[in-house]
Amino acid sequence: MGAALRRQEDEFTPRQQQVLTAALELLVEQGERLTMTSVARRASCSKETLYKWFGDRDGLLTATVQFQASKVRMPHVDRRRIDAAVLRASIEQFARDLLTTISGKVSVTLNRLAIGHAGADDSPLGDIVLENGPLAIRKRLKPVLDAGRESRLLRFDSSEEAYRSFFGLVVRDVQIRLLLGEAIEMGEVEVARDAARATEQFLRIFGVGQG
Amino acid sequence: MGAALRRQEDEFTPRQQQVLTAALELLVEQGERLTMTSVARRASCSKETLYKWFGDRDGLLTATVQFQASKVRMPHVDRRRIDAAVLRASIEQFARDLLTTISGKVSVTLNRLAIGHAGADDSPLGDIVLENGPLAIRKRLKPVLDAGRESRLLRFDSSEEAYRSFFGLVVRDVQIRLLLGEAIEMGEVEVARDAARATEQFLRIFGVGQG
DNA sequence: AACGTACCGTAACGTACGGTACGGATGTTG
DNA sequence: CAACATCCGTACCGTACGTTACGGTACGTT
Repeated sequence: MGAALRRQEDEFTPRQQQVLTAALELLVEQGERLTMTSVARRASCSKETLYKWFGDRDGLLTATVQFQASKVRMPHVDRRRIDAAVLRASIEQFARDLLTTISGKVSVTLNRLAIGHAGADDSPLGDIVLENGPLAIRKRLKPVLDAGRESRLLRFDSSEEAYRSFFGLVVRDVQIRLLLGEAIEMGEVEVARDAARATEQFLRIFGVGQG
Repeated sequence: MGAALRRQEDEFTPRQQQVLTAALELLVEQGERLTMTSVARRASCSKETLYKWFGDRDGLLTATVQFQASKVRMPHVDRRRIDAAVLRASIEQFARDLLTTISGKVSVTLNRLAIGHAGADDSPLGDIVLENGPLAIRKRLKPVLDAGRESRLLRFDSSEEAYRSFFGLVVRDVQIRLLLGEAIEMGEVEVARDAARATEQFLRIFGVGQG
C-alpha cells in the first residue's frame, strides 16, 4: 500500500469531486472510450481545467479511481471474544459485502479499466483497484479469522491462505464472467444465497468440529 | 455455444495462420494497442490483405481468438467405473490443467482483450474466451463428477454448482490478480501445490466419508 | 475602479491509426 | 506468351481524439 494508492477524499476540492463523479459516470456508461471532451461537457468545465488539474488523460483516470477508492470507508471490526454463531454471522456478512462489491457496476467498470491498462503501460491502476477491493475486505476479515482460530473454532496455518480460499468460494467464476460481459443477475437474494453457501463450505473446510 | 464460437483450425489457410500467429504474438507483447500496420509488418503481408481476409480490425482480433481456441483440443475423458483414488487423481489433474491454462500469458492476454471489448461493443470475444477456457474444462470434468456421484464418492445436487465451487477453490484470486498486472509466479511447483490443496478442499466439501 | 485569478467555451493543432488505392512482383492457367 | 489472380509494399485519405491556445466572464482583493 504505497502512499499514492490511498488518497484522502479531501484532497479533491468539491468542484474537482464533481468532475470526477462525472468522469466515473461516463466510465460506467461508455467504458474506456470516454473522451476528455465528453468529461468536460458532462462536468460543465473546460478541457483546459481538466489538464491543469489532472495533467493528462491518464491522470484523470487515475484520480477517478483514487476518488472512488477514497469513498469506500471500512468500519473496522475487531472482536476478541467470539462464539460459533457470531463467527458464522461475521463471515457470512463479509461474503455478502465481497459479492456485493465485485458485482456492482462501478467495480466491474474500474476493474475493466485497470485490466485494460495493465497490459500496456505500468500505470498504478491495477494496484489501486486491488488495494481498494479484495484486499480491503481481507484486512477487515483477518482479525475475525484470527479470533476464530484463537477460540478454537477455526483451524488454518496462514490466515492469508484461508482468506484466499474464502475469496474463491465466494466469488467463484462470477467476477470473470461479469468482466467478460455476461449479464448475471446478482440481486440481494442471489448474494445472500451465495454468501450462505460459501460460508457453509468455508466452515466445512476450516471449521473445527461439526462447524 | 453458437456456430461462430468454435471454428475449425483448417478454416484458415497456412498463410492466414501465420498472420494470426503474428497477431497473437503482438497481442501478448503489446496488448490492445497493436496496430494493423504492425501486424502487417510482423507477418510480412500487406494491410490490404489483412482487410481482405478479416474485414476490419475487430475481425482480425476475433479470428485471432478463434484461431487460438481452435488449437486447444481437449481429450475427452469419460469414466464409468471409478474409485476414490482415481477420482482424486482426475480432479487434481483438472485442477492443474485449469491453473496452467489461466496463468498462461496467452490466456491472460486474450482475457484482457475480451474484457476490454466487453465494456463497449457487443463483440463475441467474451463468449469465445469463456467457451474456450473454463467452460471447456467444465465440460470435461462434468462426466467425472457425475461418475463420482453415481459411485457414492461425491455428494452434490447440481454438477454445475459443484464445478463452480471447484473453479473457485482452484483459481481463487489468482486470475484477477494476474489480469490486474501482478507478477505471480505460477510454475509447475506452485500449480501442483495449489491443485493438491484445492482437490483436498473440494473433497472435504463434496466428498462422502472421510474423503 | 483596476487588477489578478480561476474558470468556461471553443477553436485549432498534431498525430496516430483505421481503412483504401495503386503499382509491381510472382505464380498459375491456357 | 498472354491473361489473370494473388499478394506485397507503400503512399495516401479521413477522422477521431489528446492536447494546446485564446478570448471572454465572474469574482475576490487592494
